[in-house]
Amino acid sequence: MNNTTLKEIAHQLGISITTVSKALKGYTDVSASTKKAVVDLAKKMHYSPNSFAVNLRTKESKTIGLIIPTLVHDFFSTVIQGILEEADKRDYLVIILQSNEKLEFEKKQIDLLLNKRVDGILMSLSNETGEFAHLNAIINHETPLVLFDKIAKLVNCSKVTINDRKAAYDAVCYLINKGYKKIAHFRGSYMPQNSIDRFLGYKKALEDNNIIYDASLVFLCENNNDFNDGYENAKIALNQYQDIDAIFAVTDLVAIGIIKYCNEIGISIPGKIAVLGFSNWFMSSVITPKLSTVEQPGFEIGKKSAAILFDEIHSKKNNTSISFQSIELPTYVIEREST
Amino acid sequence: MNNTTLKEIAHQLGISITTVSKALKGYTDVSASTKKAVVDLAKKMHYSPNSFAVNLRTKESKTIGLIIPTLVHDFFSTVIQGILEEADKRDYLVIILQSNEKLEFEKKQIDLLLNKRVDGILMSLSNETGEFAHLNAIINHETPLVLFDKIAKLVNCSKVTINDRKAAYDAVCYLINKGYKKIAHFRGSYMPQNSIDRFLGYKKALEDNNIIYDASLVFLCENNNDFNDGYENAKIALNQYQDIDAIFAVTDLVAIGIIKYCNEIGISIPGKIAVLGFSNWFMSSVITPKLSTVEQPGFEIGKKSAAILFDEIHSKKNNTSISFQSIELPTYVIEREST
DNA sequence: ATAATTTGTAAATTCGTTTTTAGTAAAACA
DNA sequence: TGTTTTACTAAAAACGAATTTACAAATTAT
Repeated sequence: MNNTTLKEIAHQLGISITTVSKALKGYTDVSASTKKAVVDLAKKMHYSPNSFAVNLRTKESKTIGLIIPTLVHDFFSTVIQGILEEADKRDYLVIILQSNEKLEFEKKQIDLLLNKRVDGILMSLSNETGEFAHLNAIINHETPLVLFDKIAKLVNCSKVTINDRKAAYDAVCYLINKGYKKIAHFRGSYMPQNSIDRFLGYKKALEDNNIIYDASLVFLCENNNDFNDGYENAKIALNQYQDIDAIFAVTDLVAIGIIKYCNEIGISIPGKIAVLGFSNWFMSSVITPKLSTVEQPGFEIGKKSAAILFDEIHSKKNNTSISFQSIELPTYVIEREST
Repeated sequence: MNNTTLKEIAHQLGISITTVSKALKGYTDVSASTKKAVVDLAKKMHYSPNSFAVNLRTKESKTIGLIIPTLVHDFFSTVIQGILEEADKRDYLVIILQSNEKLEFEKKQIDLLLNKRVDGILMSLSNETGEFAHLNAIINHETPLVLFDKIAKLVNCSKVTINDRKAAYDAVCYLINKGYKKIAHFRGSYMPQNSIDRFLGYKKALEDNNIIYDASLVFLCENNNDFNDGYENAKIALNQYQDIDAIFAVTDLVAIGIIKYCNEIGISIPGKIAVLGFSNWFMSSVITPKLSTVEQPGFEIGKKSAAILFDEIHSKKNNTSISFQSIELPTYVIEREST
């Protein structure tokens, strides 16, 4: 067990704790010989500062918290990798918690992190989150907060997102330019703004291209945009309207549900119908046919969010002022086989 | 900012810090009236104990560390969910780090966690890990350690795994019972024991069923069992041996590479050739044809590993003796469409 | 009525570091 | 020679909670 303390080293060398501490931290007011003796003994005894004591003294833990809806998710796990890379650079550790898309859990996890006194918090909100008192509590606590992907516009903090509306707009324009005329949309639920924005982008793209928006071609995914949402809605949509020639899905998983249904029923993609996803999950690149989709740069979102958070932590420490940023990372359509 | 301290409460009530502390912690030697006054004021002032001070005093952080090869991985992210569920139950937080399959990083992450003085460590080893000094360092440090999935038999600690050899044996027996005769194996590299065990299970199953083992039907996946390993090896194998009627892949991703190649080249699955995966990734259930595979219970592995770790942490705290466990969780073949 | 016990509270120590303040010696200056 | 720097080291005071010890006052027992 590593129980070496400054006191122990000081005792063995017959000098004061102060001198040991200063010698190890490179203060100039320790003689070279003393310093050498201290450093040598410290190494020999495998001294490592007690982080609990350091935390207490410095009032910082060199740890940040991350709350996401779920971990088993291509996008979020990629985001985490970006965050971990930035954290690693700056010698910070990351505590990860899930909200499971529940507001109640989200609140609980925030409390845990605040009580743990993490130096900052990164969050992507749950789909249920429609009130923001718990987020404002973080801000009132003077703990830096950065929201990404699923954010709350009304909360006064930095945010990192893509422009869902523009991304969807571009995606649907791409379909229109490819010649598709009757484009359905399998939309996400009414709760996260992202779903709404993607829907609005879809609608706007139609209007700007003189295609009359038809609300009956919009189908709602009720189970948090899962595979079955795609599969079941495809069944309904394609039975009801034989002439739909393209579907823009709110996310890849939904799109894969559509592909699955079409494959089973023998509807050719993209021959009879085109399918366009959103997010670029790994599995989209290996499914048959390979899914065309919108690239959502998870890794960069993670990196950027973390970088901003660390900047804010740093500014807070140095009492320099910060201004909150709202970053929108670029997206683009990846053309594969399904369109 | 939550700066309420015991001192502050004591000052406002004109009593001692001790009394405040005891009142809040339910000691019996505080009068009911004093206790009420303290509890009320503490609530009013949003008092929350400074975790840094508590850590220092109690010498524990209520935090554990987790090191895995990679996060963007169905199996590992599922394991994490199991770990988080157990941690949540016991009010522990989890710091997650990746080794990126590199021994060098693995060592570094261990140092970080040890210096952070986490109460325990959970690990799945990188594929490069062939020496164990860094793991023994954890043990010498008297930090409880539990290995899961990719373990080192020689390290003296608790372990949670599946029986890869038996799982592979059962899987290949299943294929043989289905009538397949010429069964190839796309094996993992020589490094993690799991690959070796799956290979040995494959070999044993053949021998026990009077099928002569043919080393030329075993193909090595060199890129950490990724999609291309499956795709490229399928190209080679199926061109070389037209009469292979089944392939047992070391993992689902490899199997999906095989499926992809077959789909492209027009080889029917399971008509011409059967494919069996390993791990039961989500995407296996949505690919066409749906992949038959071996269920590897990630969630339970995570839960069990964490449960054992918390037990060991608890025993250490109470100075009760512990005996290391080696748990093997059951697996079974999931029959879908590819066999 | 006096000693023994209980009850409630306070003071002091500890955890291990960091940092401010103090203090002693040697060296430099006038 | 005496004063001021400089160079080094030590002491002390935080940080905030937990805990051991101490000590009054109030009960109870004898």
